[in-house]
Amino acid sequence: MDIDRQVATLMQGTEYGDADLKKAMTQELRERLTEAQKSGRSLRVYCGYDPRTTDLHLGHTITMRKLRQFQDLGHDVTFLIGTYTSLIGDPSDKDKLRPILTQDQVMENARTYAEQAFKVLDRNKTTIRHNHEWLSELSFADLINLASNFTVQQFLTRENFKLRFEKGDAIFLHETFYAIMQAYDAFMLKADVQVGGTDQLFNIVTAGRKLMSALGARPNIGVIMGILPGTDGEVRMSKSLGNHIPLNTDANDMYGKVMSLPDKAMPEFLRLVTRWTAEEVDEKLAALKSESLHPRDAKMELALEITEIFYGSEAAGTAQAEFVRIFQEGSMPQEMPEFVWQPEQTVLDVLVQAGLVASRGEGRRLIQQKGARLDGAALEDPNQVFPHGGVLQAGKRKFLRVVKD
RNA sequence: GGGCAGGUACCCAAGUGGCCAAAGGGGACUGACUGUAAAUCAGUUGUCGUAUGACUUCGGGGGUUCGAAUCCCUCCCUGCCCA
Repeated sequence: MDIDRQVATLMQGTEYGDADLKKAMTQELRERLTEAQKSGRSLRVYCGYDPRTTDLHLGHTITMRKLRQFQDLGHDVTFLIGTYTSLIGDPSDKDKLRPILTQDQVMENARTYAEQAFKVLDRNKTTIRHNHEWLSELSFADLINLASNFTVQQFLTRENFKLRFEKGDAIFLHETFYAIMQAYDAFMLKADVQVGGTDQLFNIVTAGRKLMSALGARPNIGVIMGILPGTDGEVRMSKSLGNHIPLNTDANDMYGKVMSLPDKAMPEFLRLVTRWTAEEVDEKLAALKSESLHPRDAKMELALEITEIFYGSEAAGTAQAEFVRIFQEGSMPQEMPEFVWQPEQTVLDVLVQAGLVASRGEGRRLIQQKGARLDGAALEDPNQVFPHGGVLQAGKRKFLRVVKD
């Protein structure tokens, strides 16, 4: 692949919030790629992760996808686990008291985190490092020395801090250490390129580059990834907002959730979570625009691609067939969980005990809204004894085969 | 150390004694429609109950009151100002 096409793919999906910065980073990346090619070395690329959750969703995989692209082009990728930083906690979304994790818990989380990451990354080409290796060695004097490269004003230019400062929200002093620690990581890893989300713009570009040059190293290039919207297509994907697509689900669910995306969210998903090159993505977008590609078909390709990444092509294919069967042909899924019902149980009992609804109130609502069907016929009375075995459907997508004892 | 302003349900955010299980928005769920679980429109969204209703919820604890998210005390947390 020639350099221009490499740059196009590597910069795909990036978001700097500033055209000049993007231009500068693109330019530097091109130069360093060229240089590396000439001297026959590969670039050192890394991204840091805080294993404070083990329940990853698609949004978490954006940077991993980017790392994978670098890997596929023959570069050295380091998956850095913030074992030290996560002991302190990520300041950017502090709204809950986060329990302090022990070193053991962090290591355990890191293991499951990495396990999921290897659905995207090439395990054999990935180096895993932990930043306690060097951060725990720093003395207070070292910290002072590092911190002396920064001013408070510089931190106040960071939007995250600026907004909170203006709004009167808390900005803790240790939050500034976070940027310094991350910058030090980049220095220790002698990074050519650091990948991160837009919330890391300051840490990577401002703090990282400044500290690296102050310590006599060559500043890293920031590859800042855009934000993936959630299933609502508006707000960033996040578990607490309930609009996420979890990785630990099943192929059918993942396929269906991708299909539920609003059409307008497709460009972001194409760019941020698929294995497609910049060229391929552009082709699809152009086809959509000219209406030679039907949005539904484009979304089906997208859903198949994403499901395939995490569950393999066989399971993804089955998920697609199921989707077509249920939603396009309106028939039943081939496989569904079974529930053995006891003679005395009411319709409501079965709904609740089979886990189709979270509470009895929710079950009643569902029935009231004619969302509960047995063999296609809407159930009317929540308290009637469950009439007969068959396929119980809750809403459009939850199916259950109810059988007699 | 002192003064002031805050801490509300999944998220944001109204509410300053009863009409508050708590406005509004977002998210989520259901229905109609469809190209799909899109868009649009309508409904629902603490738990238990057929229901009058009961119970739990507005940072924690304690109190005043027939009655508190709302008033008082105390503790914890956040911001601003002063020292």
